[in-house]
Amino acid sequence: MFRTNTCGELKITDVNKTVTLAGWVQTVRKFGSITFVDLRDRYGITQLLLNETLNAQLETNPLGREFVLQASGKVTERSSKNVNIATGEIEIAVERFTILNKSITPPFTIQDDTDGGDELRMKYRFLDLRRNAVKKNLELRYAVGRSTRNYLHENNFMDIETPFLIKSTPEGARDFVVPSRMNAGQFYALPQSPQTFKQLLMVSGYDRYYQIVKCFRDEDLRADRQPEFTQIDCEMCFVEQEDILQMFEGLVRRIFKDVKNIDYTEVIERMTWEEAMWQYGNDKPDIRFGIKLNNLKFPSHTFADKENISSIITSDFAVFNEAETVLAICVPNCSDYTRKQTDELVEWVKRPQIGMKGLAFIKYNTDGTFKSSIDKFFTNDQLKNIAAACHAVAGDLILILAGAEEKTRKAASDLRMYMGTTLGLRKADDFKLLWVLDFPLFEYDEDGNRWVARHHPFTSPKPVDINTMINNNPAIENAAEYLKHPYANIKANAYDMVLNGNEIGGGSIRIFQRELQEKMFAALGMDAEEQQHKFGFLLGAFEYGAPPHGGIAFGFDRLCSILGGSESIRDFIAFPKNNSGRDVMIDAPSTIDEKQFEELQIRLDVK
RNA sequence: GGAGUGGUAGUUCAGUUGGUUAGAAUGCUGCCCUGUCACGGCAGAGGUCGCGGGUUCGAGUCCCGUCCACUCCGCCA
Repeated sequence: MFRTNTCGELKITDVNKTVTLAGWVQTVRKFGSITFVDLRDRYGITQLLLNETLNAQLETNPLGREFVLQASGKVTERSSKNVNIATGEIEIAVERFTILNKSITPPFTIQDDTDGGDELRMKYRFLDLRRNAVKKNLELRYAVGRSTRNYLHENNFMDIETPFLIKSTPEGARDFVVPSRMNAGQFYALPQSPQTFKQLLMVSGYDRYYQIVKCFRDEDLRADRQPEFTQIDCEMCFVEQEDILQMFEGLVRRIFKDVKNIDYTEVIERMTWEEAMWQYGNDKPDIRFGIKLNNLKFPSHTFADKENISSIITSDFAVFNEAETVLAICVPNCSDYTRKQTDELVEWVKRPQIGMKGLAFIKYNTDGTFKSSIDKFFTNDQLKNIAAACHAVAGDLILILAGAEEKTRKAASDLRMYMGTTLGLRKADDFKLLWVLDFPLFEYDEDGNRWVARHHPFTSPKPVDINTMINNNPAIENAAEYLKHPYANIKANAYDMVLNGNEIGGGSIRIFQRELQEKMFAALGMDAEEQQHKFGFLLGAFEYGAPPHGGIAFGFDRLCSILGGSESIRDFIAFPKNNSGRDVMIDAPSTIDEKQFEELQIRLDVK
């Protein structure tokens, strides 16, 4: 037996027990003839005391950081205690120890506040994983997984594995492809999600399916996007949208309780996509704070009060007059911003990532007066009316952006988020869930002058829109006026769950009739032959009694990182890839042997 | 595909207007130290300033190119 106890469990009540511990040397503190060693394992740190006799042994075999050590001795009460660690009241009076293995000096310190940079930590990830800071993220991930499995199991969901070597369908994200040796010239694709398989499982009658499963997308990466990532993938049959929303509100509440000990009992807010876009400029709004967008001009979409608001910004100010959209946000208690501060905001929106030409502001001073960067063009009464339209009160700072609709809306949303962060309104330990509903079924693809599925091609339209879809030609005659095409207004039975401004899950009620699915594929520009080639198996299955069904998938890594209070998902994945999709520890991807190419009958022609 | 920021000791960083021997902290090594727990004290070693080219009497510093990392836009049904 290597050890009788772990390094995290011995307490004052264990004094006088004879124990054996095994672990890694965290630090060595030498005081002449006695030496303290902090021994670390997964469970904690226990102090070892090496007396004069054993100290002599260290002369010939000195200990270094990260040596693997086995030590036996008696648990004793410390004469000076350390209240900062769980085992701080005791130490082990070591009687004998064995160096099980040596370590060369690690390239960075194995501490919570390590001196290692990201690149180095990733190269030596096996050392980085020894750090408490990363370990607790993986523990949180494990807890979220367990909570999920428990909840879904209790609700009759069945975990069924689906294949990783599947068929490439170049809709949506780019596929990772895998050559088939036994079928020369042919390729598998790694799944972007188990979408079609879980639908087939519904046809098979496994009415509640789930899987915590790896998915693969060959697209550019971000702090919160990895080429391989994990989803909580779920599907149910004989359900309507409301059933799914209820079931998975339950899941998220359970996770909050199990993992964070938070009773999320409040009603989970819901808003339509349309509302989200016009109130927050974004389909995944952070509703922990207000600062909603106010439309100061005729919006091109239907929206409340447009008649009343439109006259407010009438003046000689060409920027507003010529802009497609004018949006304002009202930032509370910031009317005292200095010239320097407002200038910084102007520069902020002019950055290439935002790309606005400028930013107008109105200070609604606490004494009720107005001071504005557009004083020249607007009377005091007009400023007052604009302020009223923005629901501003004295002390507020109104920020106004003008320009092309989509760009301005995105900029206003970014500015809102920036102000929210600046003002400390986005606290990591404050959680607010939201359902965004009624997404458009189609999105216009400018390059192809065609419709693409906003969610995916298996999403069903709202029942009231089915006839619109069936009875209209999907062809877009006038590209400039695509918004007037009947398809532009078709809404989907699709829903996203949003947590603190992050999309954590999304799903839909699916199409389950062959005819409607064919119509959907046709709307996306697929002729009958192509449909058969790509999705013949699904269309065929729909003819054998496919039940109504729908589902949802949660981004597991992202959910864990948000619960852990981090922007990046990388430290919630044991072995993540870097920005370029490389694993710098094992150095992948890499070239392969000539023999492998021969077996695959593939010749390289790198451009 | 595009934009921004960065690359200097093992590590994290500083380095002024282009000017003598490129610094700090930490880590590492050695010596001292019986109650530390971020131990302390003394001494020491440690540098292809990412790489290539250019300007200059002289480049860590300026210019061009390139590679790498991070963040963002595009992309991510």
